[in-house]
Amino acid sequence: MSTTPDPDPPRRSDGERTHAAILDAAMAIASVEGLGSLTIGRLARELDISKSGVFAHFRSKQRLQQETVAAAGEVFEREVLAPGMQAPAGLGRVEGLCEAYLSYVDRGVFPGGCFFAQLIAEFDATDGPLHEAAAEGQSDWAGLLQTEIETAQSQGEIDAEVDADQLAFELDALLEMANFLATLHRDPDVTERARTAIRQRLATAAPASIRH
Amino acid sequence: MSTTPDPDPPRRSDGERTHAAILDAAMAIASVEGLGSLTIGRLARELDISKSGVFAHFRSKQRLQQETVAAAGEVFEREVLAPGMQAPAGLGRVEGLCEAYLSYVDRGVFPGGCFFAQLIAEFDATDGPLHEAAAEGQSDWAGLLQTEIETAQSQGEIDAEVDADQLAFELDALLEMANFLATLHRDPDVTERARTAIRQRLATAAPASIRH
DNA sequence: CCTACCGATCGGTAGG
DNA sequence: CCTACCGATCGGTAGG
Repeated sequence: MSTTPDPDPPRRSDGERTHAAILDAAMAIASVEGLGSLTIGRLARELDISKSGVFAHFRSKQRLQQETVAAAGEVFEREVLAPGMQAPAGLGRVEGLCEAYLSYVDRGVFPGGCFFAQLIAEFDATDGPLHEAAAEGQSDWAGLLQTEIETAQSQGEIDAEVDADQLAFELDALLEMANFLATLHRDPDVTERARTAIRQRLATAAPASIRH
Repeated sequence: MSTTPDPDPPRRSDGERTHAAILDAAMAIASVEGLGSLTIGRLARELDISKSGVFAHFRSKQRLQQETVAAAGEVFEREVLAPGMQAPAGLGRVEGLCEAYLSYVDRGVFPGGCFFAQLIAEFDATDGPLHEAAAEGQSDWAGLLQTEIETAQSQGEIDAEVDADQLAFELDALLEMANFLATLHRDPDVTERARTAIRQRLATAAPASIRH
Protein backbone atom coordinates (compact mmCIF):
# COMPACT_ATOMS: atom_id res chain seq x y z
CA MET A 1 0.00 0.00 0.00
CA SER A 2 1.86 3.05 -1.23
CA THR A 3 0.95 6.54 -0.09
CA THR A 4 2.03 7.97 -3.42
CA PRO A 5 -0.72 10.34 -4.46
CA ASP A 6 -2.68 9.72 -7.61
CA PRO A 7 -0.41 11.16 -10.30
CA ASP A 8 -3.28 12.41 -12.45
CA PRO A 9 -4.18 15.21 -11.98
CA PRO A 10 -0.99 16.45 -10.34
CA ARG A 11 -1.31 18.33 -7.09
CA ARG A 12 -1.02 22.03 -7.63
CA SER A 13 0.14 24.57 -5.12
CA ASP A 14 -1.97 27.70 -4.59
CA GLY A 15 0.58 29.61 -6.63
CA GLU A 16 0.30 27.23 -9.55
CA ARG A 17 -3.50 27.36 -9.50
CA THR A 18 -3.46 31.15 -9.45
CA HIS A 19 -0.94 31.18 -12.28
CA ALA A 20 -3.18 28.92 -14.36
CA ALA A 21 -6.28 30.97 -13.53
CA ILE A 22 -4.52 34.14 -14.67
CA LEU A 23 -3.59 32.52 -17.98
CA ASP A 24 -7.15 31.25 -18.49
CA ALA A 25 -8.52 34.76 -18.03
CA ALA A 26 -5.75 36.16 -20.23
CA MET A 27 -6.56 33.79 -23.10
CA ALA A 28 -10.24 34.70 -22.94
CA ILE A 29 -9.54 38.43 -22.99
CA ALA A 30 -6.99 38.10 -25.78
CA SER A 31 -9.23 35.96 -27.98
CA VAL A 32 -12.00 38.56 -27.77
CA GLU A 33 -10.15 41.87 -27.71
CA GLY A 34 -6.57 40.98 -28.59
CA LEU A 35 -3.37 40.75 -26.58
CA GLY A 36 -3.11 44.52 -26.76
CA SER A 37 -6.16 44.79 -24.51
CA LEU A 38 -4.60 42.52 -21.95
CA THR A 39 -3.51 44.54 -18.93
CA ILE A 40 -2.24 43.48 -15.57
CA GLY A 41 -4.71 45.72 -13.79
CA ARG A 42 -7.64 44.22 -15.61
CA LEU A 43 -6.60 40.66 -14.79
CA ALA A 44 -6.20 41.72 -11.16
CA ARG A 45 -9.73 43.15 -11.11
CA GLU A 46 -11.30 40.09 -12.78
CA LEU A 47 -9.53 37.65 -10.48
CA ASP A 48 -9.91 39.84 -7.43
CA ILE A 49 -6.25 39.93 -6.50
CA SER A 50 -3.87 42.85 -6.40
CA LYS A 51 -2.07 44.18 -9.45
CA SER A 52 1.31 43.34 -8.03
CA GLY A 53 -0.05 39.91 -7.14
CA VAL A 54 -0.65 39.28 -10.83
CA PHE A 55 2.60 40.97 -11.78
CA ALA A 56 4.64 38.75 -9.48
CA HIS A 57 3.73 35.70 -11.56
CA PHE A 58 5.29 37.07 -14.76
CA ARG A 59 7.58 39.99 -13.79
CA SER A 60 6.96 41.70 -17.14
CA LYS A 61 4.07 42.27 -19.46
CA GLN A 62 6.05 40.68 -22.27
CA ARG A 63 6.32 37.42 -20.35
CA LEU A 64 2.62 37.51 -19.55
CA GLN A 65 1.91 37.79 -23.28
CA GLN A 66 4.36 35.02 -24.17
CA GLU A 67 2.95 32.66 -21.56
CA THR A 68 -0.58 33.43 -22.74
CA VAL A 69 0.36 32.50 -26.31
CA ALA A 70 2.06 29.32 -25.08
CA ALA A 71 -1.02 28.37 -23.05
CA ALA A 72 -3.23 28.97 -26.08
CA GLY A 73 -0.91 26.72 -28.09
CA GLU A 74 -1.54 23.93 -25.61
CA VAL A 75 -5.29 24.44 -25.94
CA PHE A 76 -4.98 24.32 -29.74
CA GLU A 77 -2.97 21.11 -29.53
CA ARG A 78 -5.49 19.49 -27.24
CA GLU A 79 -8.64 20.73 -28.96
CA VAL A 80 -7.62 20.64 -32.64
CA LEU A 81 -4.37 18.81 -33.33
CA ALA A 82 -4.93 15.82 -31.06
CA PRO A 83 -8.42 14.96 -32.36
CA GLY A 84 -7.47 15.77 -35.96
CA MET A 85 -4.39 13.56 -35.85
CA GLN A 86 -6.50 10.59 -34.75
CA ALA A 87 -7.49 10.13 -38.39
CA PRO A 88 -5.25 7.92 -40.54
CA ALA A 89 -2.41 9.75 -42.32
CA GLY A 90 -3.34 11.13 -45.72
CA LEU A 91 -6.71 12.27 -47.00
CA GLY A 92 -8.54 11.14 -43.87
CA ARG A 93 -6.27 13.28 -41.75
CA VAL A 94 -6.67 16.29 -44.03
CA GLU A 95 -10.40 15.96 -43.54
CA GLY A 96 -9.94 15.18 -39.84
CA LEU A 97 -7.83 18.29 -39.21
CA CYS A 98 -10.29 20.53 -41.06
CA GLU A 99 -13.20 19.06 -39.15
CA ALA A 100 -11.33 19.33 -35.84
CA TYR A 101 -10.73 23.04 -36.53
CA LEU A 102 -14.36 23.70 -37.46
CA SER A 103 -15.55 21.78 -34.43
CA TYR A 104 -13.24 23.90 -32.24
CA VAL A 105 -14.85 27.01 -33.73
CA ASP A 106 -18.35 25.57 -33.25
CA ARG A 107 -17.66 24.57 -29.65
CA GLY A 108 -16.49 28.11 -28.84
CA VAL A 109 -13.32 26.87 -27.18
CA PHE A 110 -12.19 30.51 -27.00
CA PRO A 111 -14.96 33.04 -26.46
CA GLY A 112 -13.64 35.32 -29.22
CA GLY A 113 -13.01 32.59 -31.80
CA CYS A 114 -9.69 31.05 -32.74
CA PHE A 115 -6.92 32.57 -30.62
CA PHE A 116 -4.35 32.23 -33.39
CA ALA A 117 -6.51 33.79 -36.09
CA GLN A 118 -6.83 36.74 -33.72
CA LEU A 119 -3.07 36.73 -33.12
CA ILE A 120 -2.30 36.72 -36.84
CA ALA A 121 -4.66 39.60 -37.54
CA GLU A 122 -3.34 41.62 -34.61
CA PHE A 123 0.36 41.19 -35.26
CA ASP A 124 0.62 40.50 -38.99
CA ALA A 125 1.86 44.01 -39.74
CA THR A 126 4.06 44.51 -36.67
CA ASP A 127 7.57 43.38 -35.73
CA GLY A 128 8.66 41.57 -32.61
CA PRO A 129 8.19 38.27 -30.82
CA LEU A 130 4.40 38.24 -31.19
CA HIS A 131 4.69 38.67 -34.94
CA GLU A 132 7.15 35.80 -34.99
CA ALA A 133 4.83 33.64 -32.89
CA ALA A 134 1.92 34.36 -35.22
CA ALA A 135 3.96 33.64 -38.36
CA GLU A 136 5.35 30.45 -36.88
CA GLY A 137 1.95 29.17 -35.78
CA GLN A 138 0.51 29.82 -39.20
CA SER A 139 3.42 28.16 -40.99
CA ASP A 140 3.27 25.11 -38.75
CA TRP A 141 -0.45 24.65 -39.31
CA ALA A 142 -0.28 25.19 -43.08
CA GLY A 143 2.76 22.91 -43.23
CA LEU A 144 0.90 20.18 -41.40
CA LEU A 145 -1.97 20.36 -43.89
CA GLN A 146 0.50 20.33 -46.77
CA THR A 147 2.33 17.28 -45.41
CA GLU A 148 -0.90 15.32 -45.07
CA ILE A 149 -1.94 16.34 -48.59
CA GLU A 150 1.37 15.03 -49.90
CA THR A 151 0.87 11.77 -48.02
CA ALA A 152 -2.58 11.52 -49.56
CA GLN A 153 -1.00 12.00 -52.97
CA SER A 154 1.55 9.26 -52.34
CA GLN A 155 -1.34 7.02 -51.31
CA GLY A 156 -3.29 7.81 -54.47
CA GLU A 157 -6.06 9.62 -52.58
CA ILE A 158 -5.31 13.04 -54.12
CA ASP A 159 -4.17 13.61 -57.69
CA ALA A 160 -0.39 13.79 -58.00
CA GLU A 161 -0.73 16.87 -60.21
CA VAL A 162 -2.25 18.91 -57.38
CA ASP A 163 -0.04 21.63 -55.86
CA ALA A 164 -0.10 20.59 -52.19
CA ASP A 165 0.99 24.01 -50.94
CA GLN A 166 -1.75 25.68 -52.98
CA LEU A 167 -4.42 23.27 -51.76
CA ALA A 168 -3.35 23.80 -48.14
CA PHE A 169 -3.68 27.56 -48.66
CA GLU A 170 -7.20 27.14 -50.02
CA LEU A 171 -8.38 24.88 -47.20
CA ASP A 172 -6.84 27.17 -44.61
CA ALA A 173 -8.58 30.18 -46.20
CA LEU A 174 -11.95 28.46 -45.83
CA LEU A 175 -11.25 27.51 -42.23
CA GLU A 176 -10.08 30.94 -41.17
CA MET A 177 -12.93 32.71 -42.96
CA ALA A 178 -15.41 30.41 -41.22
CA ASN A 179 -13.83 31.37 -37.90
CA PHE A 180 -14.05 35.11 -38.54
CA LEU A 181 -17.55 35.15 -39.99
CA ALA A 182 -19.02 32.78 -37.40
CA THR A 183 -17.72 35.17 -34.75
CA LEU A 184 -18.59 38.38 -36.59
CA HIS A 185 -22.16 37.42 -37.48
CA ARG A 186 -22.67 35.09 -34.49
CA ASP A 187 -23.85 32.60 -37.08
CA PRO A 188 -23.07 28.93 -36.44
CA ASP A 189 -24.12 28.02 -40.00
CA VAL A 190 -20.96 29.57 -41.41
CA THR A 191 -18.86 26.57 -40.46
CA GLU A 192 -21.26 24.40 -42.44
CA ARG A 193 -20.55 26.56 -45.47
CA ALA A 194 -16.86 25.87 -45.00
CA ARG A 195 -17.54 22.13 -44.73
CA THR A 196 -19.42 22.22 -48.03
CA ALA A 197 -16.59 24.10 -49.73
CA ILE A 198 -13.91 21.78 -48.36
CA ARG A 199 -15.82 18.66 -49.44
CA GLN A 200 -16.23 20.05 -52.93
CA ARG A 201 -12.62 21.24 -53.16
CA LEU A 202 -11.26 17.85 -52.09
CA ALA A 203 -13.56 16.13 -54.60
CA THR A 204 -12.01 18.27 -57.33
CA ALA A 205 -8.56 17.19 -56.17
CA ALA A 206 -9.37 13.46 -56.36
CA PRO A 207 -7.14 11.39 -58.69
CA ALA A 208 -8.12 11.71 -62.36
CA SER A 209 -8.72 7.97 -62.55
CA ILE A 210 -11.61 8.11 -60.07
CA ARG A 211 -12.88 11.64 -60.62
CA HIS A 212 -15.69 10.66 -63.04
CA MET B 1 -15.48 85.81 -66.94
CA SER B 2 -16.35 84.37 -63.59
CA THR B 3 -14.01 84.51 -60.63
CA THR B 4 -15.36 81.24 -59.31
CA PRO B 5 -12.34 79.15 -58.28
CA ASP B 6 -11.56 75.88 -60.01
CA PRO B 7 -13.94 73.47 -58.29
CA ASP B 8 -11.52 70.55 -58.44
CA PRO B 9 -9.68 70.20 -56.11
CA PRO B 10 -11.74 72.21 -53.65
CA ARG B 11 -9.93 74.83 -51.59
CA ARG B 12 -9.30 73.61 -48.10
CA SER B 13 -8.89 75.70 -45.05
CA ASP B 14 -5.99 75.00 -42.70
CA GLY B 15 -8.45 73.33 -40.37
CA GLU B 16 -9.72 71.02 -43.08
CA ARG B 17 -6.21 70.06 -44.13
CA THR B 18 -5.24 69.29 -40.55
CA HIS B 19 -8.42 67.26 -40.12
CA ALA B 20 -7.60 65.22 -43.24
CA ALA B 21 -3.98 64.78 -42.15
CA ILE B 22 -5.13 63.45 -38.77
CA LEU B 23 -7.41 60.92 -40.46
CA ASP B 24 -4.64 59.81 -42.83
CA ALA B 25 -2.35 59.11 -39.88
CA ALA B 26 -5.20 57.45 -38.00
CA MET B 27 -5.97 55.06 -40.89
CA ALA B 28 -2.31 54.09 -41.14
CA ILE B 29 -2.01 53.39 -37.41
CA ALA B 30 -5.29 51.48 -37.32
CA SER B 31 -4.45 49.31 -40.33
CA VAL B 32 -1.17 48.24 -38.71
CA GLU B 33 -2.03 48.05 -35.01
CA GLY B 34 -5.80 48.31 -34.88
CA LEU B 35 -8.18 51.05 -33.83
CA GLY B 36 -7.48 50.13 -30.21
CA SER B 37 -3.93 51.42 -30.60
CA LEU B 38 -5.17 54.72 -31.91
CA THR B 39 -4.70 57.38 -29.23
CA ILE B 40 -5.10 61.12 -29.40
CA GLY B 41 -1.72 61.65 -27.80
CA ARG B 42 0.01 59.52 -30.38
CA LEU B 43 -1.58 61.35 -33.29
CA ALA B 44 -0.55 64.63 -31.69
CA ARG B 45 3.05 63.46 -31.43
CA GLU B 46 3.18 62.16 -35.01
CA LEU B 47 1.66 65.31 -36.46
CA ASP B 48 3.54 67.60 -34.07
CA ILE B 49 0.49 69.39 -32.73
CA SER B 50 -0.92 69.48 -29.23
CA LYS B 51 -3.16 66.76 -27.85
CA SER B 52 -6.05 69.14 -27.41
CA GLY B 53 -5.42 70.39 -30.94
CA VAL B 54 -6.17 66.90 -32.21
CA PHE B 55 -9.00 66.45 -29.75
CA ALA B 56 -10.74 69.66 -30.88
CA HIS B 57 -11.31 68.12 -34.32
CA PHE B 58 -13.37 65.21 -32.99
CA ARG B 59 -14.44 66.06 -29.43
CA SER B 60 -14.48 62.38 -28.45
CA LYS B 61 -12.40 59.34 -29.13
CA GLN B 62 -15.49 57.56 -30.41
CA ARG B 63 -15.98 60.14 -33.12
CA LEU B 64 -12.32 59.93 -34.07
CA GLN B 65 -12.74 56.17 -34.53
CA GLN B 66 -15.97 56.55 -36.49
CA GLU B 67 -14.49 59.17 -38.81
CA THR B 68 -11.42 57.00 -39.33
CA VAL B 69 -13.62 54.09 -40.42
CA ALA B 70 -15.60 56.38 -42.73
CA ALA B 71 -12.39 57.72 -44.28
CA ALA B 72 -11.15 54.16 -44.83
CA GLY B 73 -14.47 53.36 -46.48
CA GLU B 74 -13.85 56.15 -48.98
CA VAL B 75 -10.38 54.77 -49.70
CA PHE B 76 -11.87 51.29 -50.24
CA GLU B 77 -14.46 52.71 -52.61
CA ARG B 78 -11.86 54.60 -54.58
CA GLU B 79 -9.19 51.89 -54.63
CA VAL B 80 -11.27 48.70 -54.89
CA LEU B 81 -14.93 49.27 -55.73
CA ALA B 82 -14.47 51.95 -58.41
CA PRO B 83 -11.91 50.01 -60.46
CA GLY B 84 -13.68 46.69 -59.90
CA MET B 85 -17.03 48.06 -61.04
CA GLN B 86 -15.50 49.21 -64.32
CA ALA B 87 -15.83 45.63 -65.55
CA PRO B 88 -19.12 44.67 -67.23
CA ALA B 89 -21.80 43.31 -64.89
CA GLY B 90 -21.66 39.56 -64.32
CA LEU B 91 -18.67 37.24 -64.47
CA GLY B 92 -16.33 39.98 -65.67
CA ARG B 93 -17.22 42.08 -62.66
CA VAL B 94 -16.77 39.18 -60.25
CA GLU B 95 -13.27 38.76 -61.66
CA GLY B 96 -12.76 42.54 -61.71
CA LEU B 97 -13.72 42.97 -58.07
CA CYS B 98 -11.45 40.11 -56.97
CA GLU B 99 -8.55 41.50 -58.98
CA ALA B 100 -9.20 45.02 -57.70
CA TYR B 101 -9.01 43.72 -54.13
CA LEU B 102 -5.80 41.78 -54.74
CA SER B 103 -4.25 44.75 -56.50
CA TYR B 104 -5.18 46.91 -53.51
CA VAL B 105 -3.37 44.43 -51.27
CA ASP B 106 -0.37 44.30 -53.64
CA ARG B 107 -0.14 48.10 -53.87
CA GLY B 108 -0.07 48.38 -50.07
CA VAL B 109 -2.81 51.02 -50.05
CA PHE B 110 -2.84 50.68 -46.26
CA PRO B 111 0.51 49.92 -44.62
CA GLY B 112 -0.97 47.15 -42.46
CA GLY B 113 -3.02 45.49 -45.20
CA CYS B 114 -6.76 45.78 -45.75
CA PHE B 115 -8.25 48.17 -43.18
CA PHE B 116 -11.55 46.29 -43.07
CA ALA B 117 -10.00 42.85 -42.65
CA GLN B 118 -8.23 44.34 -39.64
CA LEU B 119 -11.49 45.86 -38.41
CA ILE B 120 -13.34 42.56 -38.69
CA ALA B 121 -10.67 40.67 -36.80
CA GLU B 122 -10.45 43.33 -34.09
CA PHE B 123 -14.17 43.77 -33.44
CA ASP B 124 -15.72 40.47 -34.52
CA ALA B 125 -16.20 39.30 -30.96
CA THR B 126 -17.14 42.63 -29.37
CA ASP B 127 -20.35 44.66 -29.23
CA GLY B 128 -20.84 48.27 -30.17
CA PRO B 129 -20.71 50.57 -33.18
CA LEU B 130 -17.36 49.28 -34.42
CA HIS B 131 -18.67 45.72 -34.44
CA GLU B 132 -21.68 46.94 -36.41
CA ALA B 133 -19.43 48.79 -38.85
CA ALA B 134 -17.31 45.68 -39.39
CA ALA B 135 -20.32 43.41 -39.88
CA GLU B 136 -21.97 45.86 -42.26
CA GLY B 137 -18.83 46.32 -44.35
CA GLN B 138 -18.40 42.58 -44.65
CA SER B 139 -22.05 41.99 -45.56
CA ASP B 140 -21.99 44.74 -48.18
CA TRP B 141 -18.87 43.36 -49.82
CA ALA B 142 -20.06 39.73 -49.79
CA GLY B 143 -23.48 40.86 -51.01
CA LEU B 144 -21.91 42.71 -53.90
CA LEU B 145 -20.00 39.61 -54.96
CA GLN B 146 -23.17 37.53 -54.63
CA THR B 147 -25.20 39.96 -56.76
CA GLU B 148 -22.63 39.87 -59.54
CA ILE B 149 -22.49 36.09 -59.38
CA GLU B 150 -26.28 35.98 -59.79
CA THR B 151 -26.07 38.34 -62.75
CA ALA B 152 -23.44 36.08 -64.26
CA GLN B 153 -25.82 33.16 -63.79
CA SER B 154 -28.67 35.00 -65.50
CA GLN B 155 -26.27 35.73 -68.35
CA GLY B 156 -25.26 32.09 -68.63
CA GLU B 157 -21.66 32.75 -67.52
CA ILE B 158 -21.95 30.74 -64.31
CA ASP B 159 -23.94 27.55 -63.87
CA ALA B 160 -27.47 28.17 -62.58
CA GLU B 161 -27.05 25.32 -60.09
CA VAL B 162 -24.27 27.15 -58.26
CA ASP B 163 -25.12 28.53 -54.79
CA ALA B 164 -24.21 32.21 -55.28
CA ASP B 165 -23.94 32.92 -51.57
CA GLN B 166 -21.65 29.94 -51.11
CA LEU B 167 -19.43 30.93 -54.04
CA ALA B 168 -19.17 34.50 -52.73
CA PHE B 169 -18.07 33.09 -49.35
CA GLU B 170 -15.36 31.02 -51.01
CA LEU B 171 -14.00 33.87 -53.13
CA ASP B 172 -14.01 36.19 -50.14
CA ALA B 173 -12.16 33.59 -48.06
CA LEU B 174 -9.39 33.44 -50.66
CA LEU B 175 -9.15 37.24 -50.86
CA GLU B 176 -9.03 37.77 -47.12
CA MET B 177 -6.51 34.97 -46.58
CA ALA B 178 -4.29 36.49 -49.26
CA ASN B 179 -4.47 39.81 -47.42
CA PHE B 180 -3.51 38.32 -44.07
CA LEU B 181 -0.74 36.06 -45.31
CA ALA B 182 0.79 38.65 -47.62
CA THR B 183 1.03 40.95 -44.61
CA LEU B 184 2.08 38.28 -42.11
CA HIS B 185 4.84 36.74 -44.23
CA ARG B 186 5.63 39.94 -46.18
CA ASP B 187 5.29 37.74 -49.24
CA PRO B 188 3.83 39.36 -52.37
CA ASP B 189 3.47 35.93 -54.02
CA VAL B 190 0.52 35.07 -51.78
CA THR B 191 -1.87 37.18 -53.85
CA GLU B 192 -0.83 35.18 -56.91
CA ARG B 193 -1.84 32.03 -55.05
CA ALA B 194 -5.29 33.56 -54.51
CA ARG B 195 -5.52 34.47 -58.21
CA THR B 196 -4.80 30.85 -59.14
CA ALA B 197 -7.44 29.56 -56.74
CA ILE B 198 -10.06 32.05 -57.93
CA ARG B 199 -9.42 31.23 -61.59
CA GLN B 200 -9.78 27.52 -60.86
CA ARG B 201 -12.86 27.98 -58.68
CA LEU B 202 -14.64 30.07 -61.31
CA ALA B 203 -13.75 27.50 -63.98
CA THR B 204 -15.46 24.85 -61.85
CA ALA B 205 -18.54 27.06 -61.66
CA ALA B 206 -18.82 27.49 -65.44
CA PRO B 207 -22.10 26.32 -66.99
CA ALA B 208 -22.27 22.56 -67.48
CA SER B 209 -22.77 23.04 -71.22
CA ILE B 210 -19.30 24.56 -71.68
CA ARG B 211 -17.41 22.93 -68.81
CA HIS B 212 -15.87 20.17 -70.88
C1' DC C 1 0.49 37.03 -2.28
C1' DC C 2 0.06 42.32 0.08
C1' DT C 3 0.36 47.92 0.50
C1' DA C 4 2.30 51.83 -1.14
C1' DC C 5 4.35 54.05 -4.35
C1' DC C 6 6.81 55.88 -9.16
C1' DG C 7 6.64 58.41 -13.88
C1' DA C 8 4.14 58.13 -18.14
C1' DT C 9 0.12 58.23 -20.67
C1' DC C 10 -4.82 57.90 -21.26
C1' DG C 11 -9.44 60.62 -22.60
C1' DG C 12 -11.30 64.73 -21.61
C1' DT C 13 -12.13 69.84 -19.80
C1' DA C 14 -11.38 74.95 -19.00
C1' DG C 15 -10.29 78.93 -20.92
C1' DG C 16 -8.27 81.27 -24.26
C1' DC D 1 -4.98 75.76 -32.83
C1' DC D 2 -2.56 76.67 -27.64
C1' DT D 3 -1.28 75.91 -22.22
C1' DA D 4 -2.59 74.01 -18.17
C1' DC D 5 -4.97 71.06 -15.93
C1' DC D 6 -8.18 66.72 -14.06
C1' DG D 7 -8.85 61.69 -12.38
C1' DA D 8 -7.96 57.08 -13.98
C1' DT D 9 -5.02 53.67 -15.49
C1' DC D 10 -0.77 51.91 -17.41
C1' DG D 11 3.74 48.85 -16.45
C1' DG D 12 6.80 48.43 -13.03
C1' DT D 13 9.47 48.80 -8.24
C1' DA D 14 10.34 48.64 -3.08
C1' DG D 15 9.80 46.21 0.73
C1' DG D 16 7.54 43.11 3.04
